Amino acid sequence: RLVEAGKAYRDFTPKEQRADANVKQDIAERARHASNEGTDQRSNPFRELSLEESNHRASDGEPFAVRLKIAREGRSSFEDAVYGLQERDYSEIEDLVLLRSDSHPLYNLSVVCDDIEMRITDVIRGQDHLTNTHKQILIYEALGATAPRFAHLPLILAPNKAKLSKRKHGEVVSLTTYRDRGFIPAAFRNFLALLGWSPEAEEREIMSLAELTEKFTLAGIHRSPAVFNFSDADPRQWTDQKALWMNAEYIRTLPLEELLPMVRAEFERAGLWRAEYETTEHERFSKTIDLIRQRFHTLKDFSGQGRAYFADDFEADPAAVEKNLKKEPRLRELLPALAERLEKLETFDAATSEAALRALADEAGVKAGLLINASRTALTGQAVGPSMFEVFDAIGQSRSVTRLRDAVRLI
RNA sequence: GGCCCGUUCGUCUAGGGGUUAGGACGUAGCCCUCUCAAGGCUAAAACACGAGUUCAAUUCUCGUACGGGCUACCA
Repeated sequence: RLVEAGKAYRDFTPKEQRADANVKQDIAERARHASNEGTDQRSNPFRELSLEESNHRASDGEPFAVRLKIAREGRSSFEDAVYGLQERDYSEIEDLVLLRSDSHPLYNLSVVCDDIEMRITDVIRGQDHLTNTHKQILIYEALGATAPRFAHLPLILAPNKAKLSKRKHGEVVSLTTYRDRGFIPAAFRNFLALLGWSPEAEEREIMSLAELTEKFTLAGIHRSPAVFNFSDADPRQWTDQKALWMNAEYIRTLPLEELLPMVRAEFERAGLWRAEYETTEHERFSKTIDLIRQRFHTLKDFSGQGRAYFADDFEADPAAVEKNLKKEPRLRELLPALAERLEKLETFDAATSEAALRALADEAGVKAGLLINASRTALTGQAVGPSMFEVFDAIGQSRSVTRLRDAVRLI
């Protein structure tokens, strides 16, 4: 239709082979040549070929690409909702190819046709399309269609300021990485929303989808790109630290009933899930999750660091054993003694276990901290964790007693 | 090469002719404390540079530098 209307023309120039690897370099060189030779964007010899001859050569089977015929004089302009008025002289725009010589359409033609067909009113996309928008608008015009409103968003850059890409930066840019490493969707979404956009008159950074949606305005979008800060060298900074922080924030503050299904999914993956956690043991399960989530950073931590709260086969951290068990030989007697006292308790909870432990410490003339820290390592294999008396309560009487006795082997 | 876009603490950002340039993450210190977190308090940390306009520029204008994007019979 465009060829018939004289808005596009067939280009019978043989197709140039271009190596993908150095296109950018090719382009620069070709541009330098063109300016030296004094050739402009309208110098294609087939641009003015008569329709008759064009039709004739085409029906003879000669291969051709179809190019849009851009006017020699004038300029293209549009109002971008983020970047403002954009103008570009026609002389800067080449007669872009619409259809390849194998008759397949190119991206620019395809998006425009799709968007017309789908009656798209607003196009919001990356800034890498900003300059090309002029070309697309020219296609809309040639087709007699109204162009949608455009809004371009700043790109996200790698720490070296290059455009962040899957090709170059690998898994750190893949959404599935975040899912697989225990991110909560809402947390990552929240983090991403604040990269390149900021809400008006709002100091809080933790925002739900509903709040984000409600506060969103195109005017709040920045024009400068944001750096996604991570380090290949440091595993603790495998992704942006603020994203990591935000995920931890979500893990400890999300309503428990929203967190539980995510923990369940993680437990199922790790082989730790038991049906009772939703029936007879539900209360204990959710109480324990609520206890341990306070210092976790990802969903993975529930099956990792949290394993000892739900399974008997957990590994003891050698550094913790060294620090809390091996340093004091008297623990060889004290731990079994504590086990015995805990075993005798009729009601076993944080308060009664605390009383029993402190009484033993007093009688033995040792600091309560000694027994507390030793118990932590005996019961969880770790040097860190929640308040010890809550841990006794969470792990339960019989398991606590057994683990205290077993820990003597480690001393 | 040409065209377009950008530049406030290390990073994400607020602000916008007169401010002690605010917050968050991270970092450091203190408090709390049975450990580690969390929390509270405190600290170090920024307006790329040069001209111009102005009584006054980080803020406005112009240049420079630097960064990014586009410029394909890629998407």
